[in-house]
Amino acid sequence: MSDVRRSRAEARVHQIETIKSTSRRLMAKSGAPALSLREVAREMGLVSSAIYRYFPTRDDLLTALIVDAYNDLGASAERAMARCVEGDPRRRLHVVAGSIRRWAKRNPHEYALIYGSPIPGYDAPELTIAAATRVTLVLATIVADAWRGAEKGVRAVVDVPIHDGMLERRGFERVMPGVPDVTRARAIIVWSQIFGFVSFELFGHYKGSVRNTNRYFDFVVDEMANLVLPTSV
Amino acid sequence: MSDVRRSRAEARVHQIETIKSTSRRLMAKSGAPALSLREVAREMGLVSSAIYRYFPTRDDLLTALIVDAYNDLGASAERAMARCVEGDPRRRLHVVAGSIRRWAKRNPHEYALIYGSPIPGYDAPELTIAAATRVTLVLATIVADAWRGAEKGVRAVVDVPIHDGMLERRGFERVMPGVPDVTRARAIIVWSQIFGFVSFELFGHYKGSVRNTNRYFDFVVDEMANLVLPTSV
DNA sequence: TGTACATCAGTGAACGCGCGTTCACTGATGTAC
DNA sequence: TGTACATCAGTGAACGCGCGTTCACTGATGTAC
Repeated sequence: MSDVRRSRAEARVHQIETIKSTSRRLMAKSGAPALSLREVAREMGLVSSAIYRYFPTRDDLLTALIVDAYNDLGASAERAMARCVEGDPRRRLHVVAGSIRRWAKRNPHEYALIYGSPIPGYDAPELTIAAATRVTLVLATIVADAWRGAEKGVRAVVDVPIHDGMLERRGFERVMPGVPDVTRARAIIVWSQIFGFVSFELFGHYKGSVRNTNRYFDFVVDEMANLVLPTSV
Repeated sequence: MSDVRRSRAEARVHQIETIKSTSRRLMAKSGAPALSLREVAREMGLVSSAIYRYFPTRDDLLTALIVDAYNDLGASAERAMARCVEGDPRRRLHVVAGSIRRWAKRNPHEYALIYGSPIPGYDAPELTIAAATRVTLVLATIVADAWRGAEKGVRAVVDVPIHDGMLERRGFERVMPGVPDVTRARAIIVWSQIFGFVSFELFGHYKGSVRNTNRYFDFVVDEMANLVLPTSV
């Protein structure tokens, strides 16, 4: 692999990939805030200044890692979604939520990078937003599809009036058309709950109250399904 | 204040307080991972090694800050709870949840210290657990009181069987006696949801979907109340 | 197909900085008799 | 109440380390004619 003849452009892409994967490996040891360009270079057998041929600054490397993490998580949710049919929205929610949780447990430091405390002194640029949206879009699609597939006249279990200015209307009209306002608002609860659960589990806050986290996660997802899926009655 | 004559013991307590409050101030600038003993000493007009008279190591200072943060948050939830009567559990939940959220917005870096990503290379010792439990105890008490106050025969809105080994029974029997299993499990959802909300709000994940976070928070707490409070019918 | 020049990856030395922790010390405060 | 000794807060110098970033350089790869 490593002594293959490559064009300059190919070699460049390859080095960028190596820098990022080395960074990911180092992050797994001591976390994102401690990630150091010099250590990455050392690991790769390069002199520290060589990294600057590829990333003009440490923040740019972090940004690339963040975008990659969002995309990786998003892609894994999309794949999970693709593996199950539209007809059973409850199962879909379980499968997708499970894939999010599994990704987080497989990549705890990348999860912390995007859903943990912001790194001091670092501002995420706008371009991370598109990548961040992918996973939420998958969740929204499950709800939207479920309501599209439901019979006319079906209503949310408990309806309550939703104030006009509470949510950003624009996005919701596009992503969840025809879904009642209250269910849109509850979809955000579901989203927060999934990531709240994963954070609590990963960061150790369930110690002492939840014993079987797998079973408990199933329970939580079921409750969340009850909150946003149309009842068949 | 500062040139008052003090006994050695008083002076010691005072210096420890000053070190911690200086650390909190510095954390607010650049976050916990970047907190440095030398900078704390510099801010206090001391030589860096002087700090070691009070904290044998940087980790011990961090531990003290973590314990303080948990206690401060716990105390503020307890005070909020004390300000409202037992008769109206929904209002109680709103008041306490609001106090948690307000504390987090007032002390974002201390919040990140205890509910954000764990600090790499630092293990929280056992003694943080008792302090961490205070705020959750307040939430549990609201639910327990509501069920004790409810008429006999009231059931959770939607009952589902709960597997025996899912939760750690011991704590729940003591803290929420007489509350149905399914409601105990849902109480953990409520707890996760409140902190999930606060984390998402603080770390910027609601940008683009929630416009009025105050109103949305009220909505979320109402939904959570529906989940765990006995219905009066 | 061959040559001349431009591009670019990687080097090595340096700048200026900050960190946690140790240690022998001085001098003030507290304690036992 | 006074003295002798122990305790302890704070000093200042040092150890050994790591960091991000810049810059002039060498030598290999690519491109235009």
